[in-house]
Parts: sequence; structure tokens; C-alpha cells
Amino acid sequence: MNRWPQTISIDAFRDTWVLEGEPLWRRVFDTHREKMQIKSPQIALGNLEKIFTCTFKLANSKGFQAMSLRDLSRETGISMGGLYAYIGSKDDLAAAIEEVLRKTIDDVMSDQAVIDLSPVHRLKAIIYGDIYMNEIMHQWYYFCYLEAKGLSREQREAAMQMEIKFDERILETFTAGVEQGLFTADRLELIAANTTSMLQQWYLKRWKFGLLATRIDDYAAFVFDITLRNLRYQDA
Amino acid sequence: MNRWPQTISIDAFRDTWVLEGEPLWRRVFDTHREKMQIKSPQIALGNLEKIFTCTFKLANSKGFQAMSLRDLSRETGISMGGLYAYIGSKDDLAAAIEEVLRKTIDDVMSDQAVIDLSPVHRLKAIIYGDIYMNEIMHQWYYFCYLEAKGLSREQREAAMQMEIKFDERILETFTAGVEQGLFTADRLELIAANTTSMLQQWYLKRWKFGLLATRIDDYAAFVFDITLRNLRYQDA
DNA sequence: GTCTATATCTGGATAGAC
DNA sequence: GTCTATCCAGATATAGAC
Repeated sequence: MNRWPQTISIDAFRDTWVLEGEPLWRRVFDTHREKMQIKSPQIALGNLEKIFTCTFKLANSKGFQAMSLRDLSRETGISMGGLYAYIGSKDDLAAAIEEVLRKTIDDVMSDQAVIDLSPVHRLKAIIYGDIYMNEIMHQWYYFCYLEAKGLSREQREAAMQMEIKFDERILETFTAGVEQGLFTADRLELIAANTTSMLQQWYLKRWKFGLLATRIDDYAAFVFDITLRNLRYQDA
Repeated sequence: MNRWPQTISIDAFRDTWVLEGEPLWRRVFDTHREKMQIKSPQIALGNLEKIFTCTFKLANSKGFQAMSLRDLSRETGISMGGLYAYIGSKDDLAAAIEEVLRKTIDDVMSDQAVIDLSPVHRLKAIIYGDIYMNEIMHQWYYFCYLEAKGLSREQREAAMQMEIKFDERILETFTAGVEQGLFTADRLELIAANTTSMLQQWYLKRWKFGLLATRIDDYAAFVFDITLRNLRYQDA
């Protein structure tokens, strides 16, 4: 089952992968279910939304370590005792964020892997898809990137493996293009790493894109264009 | 006074700008002087070295916020009371790291600005110089990047201004090249941002370059090459 | 200039009422 | 399911001996 939209656009992506609003918090609820004392989705969804969004807000302004659960309690309006019905511990909260993001990426990626397109189109699908994903869940990515050191060893390892795997996915596409005589560059690993890094910039440097007034589709097109140029793609 | 070496290589850079060993800790001592109770450089230099290098080690493994001064005391072999003869507070330590790095970059940059070269050579000097600087002081850069949220508002602002200024320096060089008909690309701001980001990768993704066995001069050459390609540089 | 001992407080976590 | 009240480990910071 390939759930990918035929047209590449962030609106089509949003329609296909609903990663916002109620479906997102239901996803969080399902992933996090056994760690919580609350069993009713009706009650949990709203509080989960408060807890996670306020965590992003506080962690973003002062850092997750510096944020106290009392801060979180104040910001969410949920008492200290109430919070502990939803999370096992403070570290558990950070772990949950990483876990939800990783599993969501896994879902999207394994689906996307089904696509059987030419290297150039496949590359475009990966780049645009990843940037849309980064946009929609940017707080999650940003948190995981900057708070990685606070995670458990296994989770840090998993996050690094995700990036390696992503590089490899891009690299495979490059190699396919080289075999078909479309691309003639060498240093493919470094080019792949650069493409990954350009994509990460979209959630890491929001302030800069804001200053430059860069829009998401423009940036996606830029990354795609630069990558093809790096690969010395000759359009036939 | 232009202190830049004629030959671009990390060894020449190291010889010109001695940013390691005793001269570095003397630089720290001078910058940090008024915050310390200790007045004798003879005594202070060795302890400053211990304090800063151990801070990097601990912050790198568990994060600066999560690191306690007890950890630091144990790691350095300096007692709690002893530490406070060198730092005013824990936050003061983070602030000192940011300040030393920023002032050092300022020194190197303002010197480098004197260079009056063709756009291509100037670009090469900026890229190679910055990457060498990133290499030598990579712990300082890494710390400031990942712990930025823990700094004061003024310091965060200053760090962002540094990056904006760096982008602008690159952009000016691009523009000069365009005016001379050397470069024909558009989206120069995004290309500049990408070059900055590639340079930052050198201290942010050490694990990846380790896996790929990428050496510093190879990477500098790669960044230079990719940037020229992005600019559609036509070698005459 | 450096140490030990200690004051003081913050923040994670839990017990038990409602 | 949520709140209040409380416990207590561990953290920063300092006083004062040597």
C-alpha cells in the first residue's frame, strides 16, 4: 500500500499523513499507552496535547533540563500529581517524545520506500517528503536534535542510526542514478550528508528562513536543485 | 597587519593563530580575569585548563545543565570551594566559554577581513580558515551551539549575530564575484547559508566524518568545490 | 590559594484525600 | 482522575580553617 500522494505539495502531504491535531495525539496515546495510568482516550488526549506542547515551549526557551516539572505544571495548568498520571518520570517524557517521532518517521519512511520511480523522481520524493515532515513536526525534530544528550544510550544510538539510514537511502538513489549514467559526481557520501544537513536546516534554523522570508516549497526546490547540481545531473 | 599565512593549510593556520596549549589558557585568563579571585597566571593557567576541558568532557557526555559542579570537582580534582575561586557561578562558566570563543573568532575574523584578494581566493581563505578554526576549537563551538539556550539573552543574541555576520561576509564575496561576472547563480543568500551550514557540520557531525574517514583538507576542498559549483563558477 | 564542612534551597517524586 | 501536602536527594553557594 503506497499512501504517497501523486502530486508533491505540502497540502497533499498533510492530507495523506495527518500528523497534526487529534490524530497526532491519538498516535501519542497509542505509543505511550502502557506508561500512563490514564486509560481513557477521551480524557487523555487533551492533557497529552497540553503536556507535549508546553514541554516544547519551555524546552525551546530554556532547555529541557532547565525546565522543572513545576514549570510544566504551571504552564499546562495540571497539578504535579496530575502530571505523574501521564508520565513515569521527567526522563520518561523526553523518551516518549523521541519514541513518537522515531516511530512516526518509520511509518512514513517505510511507506515511501515502496515507491518505484526513476532516481531523479525518487530523489525529489525523498527531499520534498522529508522537508514537509520536518515542517509539520518541527518541534519534535528540534527537541530531539538539541536534547539528544539527555536521552538514554539506546535512544541516542537509535537517533544516530536513523540519520545513517537516511543518508544511505539518499546514497542508494544517487548510486542508482550513477549506474544509469544520469549522475557523474564522486564523493557521493559527502553529497548525501550535505543533502541531509540542508534538510535538517529547515527545523534547526527557522529564524534564518524567517529573516530571509524563504517559503517551504522554495526551499525544497532549492535543496533538490542544489543536490542535482552537486551530482552533475545532465538533463537529457 | 595581516597575520594570515600565505599558504592555506591547517599547519600554517596553527602556526599563525596559536589557539591551543598555554597561549589559549592565557587568552582565557585575560578574558576572564576580573571574574576570578586568583590573580597569579602561574597558578591559574593550569587550573583553568582543567576546568574548561573537563567541562567540555562532561557537557559533551551528559549536557551542561545535567552536569553538577560536584561532577566537575571530581573530574578536575579541584574542591568545590576551589572551583569558586575561578568561577562566579555555574552560569558564569558557560558565559565565559561563549565569551572566549566569540572574542577569539572576532580577532581572527577582523584580521582576515584585511585580505584583499579576488573573490574566488577570498572565498577559499574564508572557507579554509573557518574550518581550521572549527577544528582547533571544535569543543568550544560544539558547546556554544548545543548549550546556547542556557546562555543569557544578550549572549544568545550575540551568537546569532555572529552567524548572520558570517553569512554576510560570504555573501559579500559572492556578490563581488557576480559583479565581476565570475558567478552567475541566484538565490545567493541560500547558497551562503548552505556554505555556513557545511562548515558547521565539521564540529557538529564529527561522528559522521569519523565513519566516512573524511580528512579535514578533503572536507575543506569539498566545501569549496560545492560552493563554487552552486555559484556556477566558470573557470576561465 | 585550597580545602572541609555546612547552610540553604530547588526540584523530582509520592501518599493519600477527594 | 486530579489535587494538595510533603518527603528527601542532590544541587549551588559560602564560611572559615589551614
